[in-house]
Amino acid sequence: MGSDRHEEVLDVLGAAIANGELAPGAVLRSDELQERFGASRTVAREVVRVLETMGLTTSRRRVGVIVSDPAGWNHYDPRLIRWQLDGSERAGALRTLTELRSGVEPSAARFAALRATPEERGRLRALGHRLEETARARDLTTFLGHDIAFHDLLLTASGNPMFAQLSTVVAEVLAGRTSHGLMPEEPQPEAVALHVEVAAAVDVGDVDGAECAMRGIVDQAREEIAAAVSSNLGGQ
Amino acid sequence: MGSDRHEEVLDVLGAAIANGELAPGAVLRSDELQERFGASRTVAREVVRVLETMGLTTSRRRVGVIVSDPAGWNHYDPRLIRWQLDGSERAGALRTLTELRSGVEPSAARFAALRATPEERGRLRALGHRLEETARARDLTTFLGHDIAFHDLLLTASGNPMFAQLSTVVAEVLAGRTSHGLMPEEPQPEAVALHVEVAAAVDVGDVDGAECAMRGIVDQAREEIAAAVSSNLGGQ
DNA sequence: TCAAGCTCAAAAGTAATACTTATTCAAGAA
DNA sequence: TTCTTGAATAAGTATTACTTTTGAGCTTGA
Repeated sequence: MGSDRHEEVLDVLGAAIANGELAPGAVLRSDELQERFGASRTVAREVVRVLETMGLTTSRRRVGVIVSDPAGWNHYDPRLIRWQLDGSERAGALRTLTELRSGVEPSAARFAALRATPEERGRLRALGHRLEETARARDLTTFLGHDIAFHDLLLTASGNPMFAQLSTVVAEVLAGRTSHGLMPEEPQPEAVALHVEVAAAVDVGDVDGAECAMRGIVDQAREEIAAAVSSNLGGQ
Repeated sequence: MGSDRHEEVLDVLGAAIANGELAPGAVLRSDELQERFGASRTVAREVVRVLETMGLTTSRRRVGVIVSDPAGWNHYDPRLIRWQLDGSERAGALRTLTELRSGVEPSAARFAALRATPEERGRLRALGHRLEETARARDLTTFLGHDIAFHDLLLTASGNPMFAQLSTVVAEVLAGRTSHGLMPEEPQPEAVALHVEVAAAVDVGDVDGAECAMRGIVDQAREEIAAAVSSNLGGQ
């Protein structure tokens, strides 16, 4: 996707909208954008087109490009997620994504238990073991890496592309959580045990067991975050 | 969004990709697209740009526009969902969406119980009553309407934009289910009772109750679909 | 023979310009 | 006051020209 100007302009404009610097209802004119970014009409138009397909704006003749209400945005677009995570909306986005995760991952575990390939089941168990080891060794960074790999693999193994697509999102949440001090100093033994339990349940095709164990994981994560948020109030 | 040519070309091309008529790896050249659709370079370029942001294609200089692997598609894009539901991928898409729904809606119910406005709680109870009435009267079409409204309201009331955005998806699934004979002739009494239970739990802020009752609903839906699918095998 | 590097051409990216269409706003007539 | 009409405006569409990247084939030298 080697285009330069396009990507550049899109990033700036999109981020501005995603973080509310351009409030809903604000009107832009395309020639004004050309001037502001020193880009050609072609580039300006295509950027607007893209924003439009993401639901961030609508274009009306004789009026201009209107910033849409957040309710109409495509909140699952990877770009929009990134803009929010990188901007002032970070805290809210992280909360939103965590909630989504808490709903999706138990289901994903269930379907993974139903449909994962033998190879995937094996790798999942292996990752479970690695998590135990690195947790014991208190190697937080590699623990995080394996944690992300574990959830990624599980979502992919669910055989549902909509679940699989959320793996990048989950990775962001997990990484953002540790980098924001919303995580205990060392991995909780129970959480690790639950990961191993999920892997084992998936391995033997125990759908209810996998779903239940995964629910334990996300519930715990939810509690941790709630606790962390209430202690350092509004931890932006 | 009054553009004509653009939308038209996008729809045809996007649908072709979404339904596998243009296999991953297939290469298009933009001047070839211009010719094929009788559109200008501008339109062709913008269409390609949009497809690119949806993850359906990537463009490489000196090569052309390459159809991407489905794994890279943005499966939450409303357009893509529509193309799949309207095309040969309908059955698979419906399954995928139903699974997503089964994960998300119980969580949404939980957060709705936590955060719904008084007005929303009231409307939810009202919709519950309506569902009972129309079920008793065996008025299937208005029952469907209220059912959709119920789930839509609940997802919106969850206060999570990513949940709220799925309301259109849920509506498609519910509508598609009835129009495809994947639904019993008349609403099941238990399902109706569960809807009422969800509304009541949300009303009094019973998070666990709301989540649990909603899980009952989606589990039942899952079983119905599984049964229907296994009876008329591969019901495309 | 083979690998490194060069040249060329193909196709996307960018720019500029002219023309078309729809829509708002306002002026003027009923 | 309200409806009609028309002009102004900004997006939509089309065309053309120029730039940049890059894959492929060719040349050259080890």
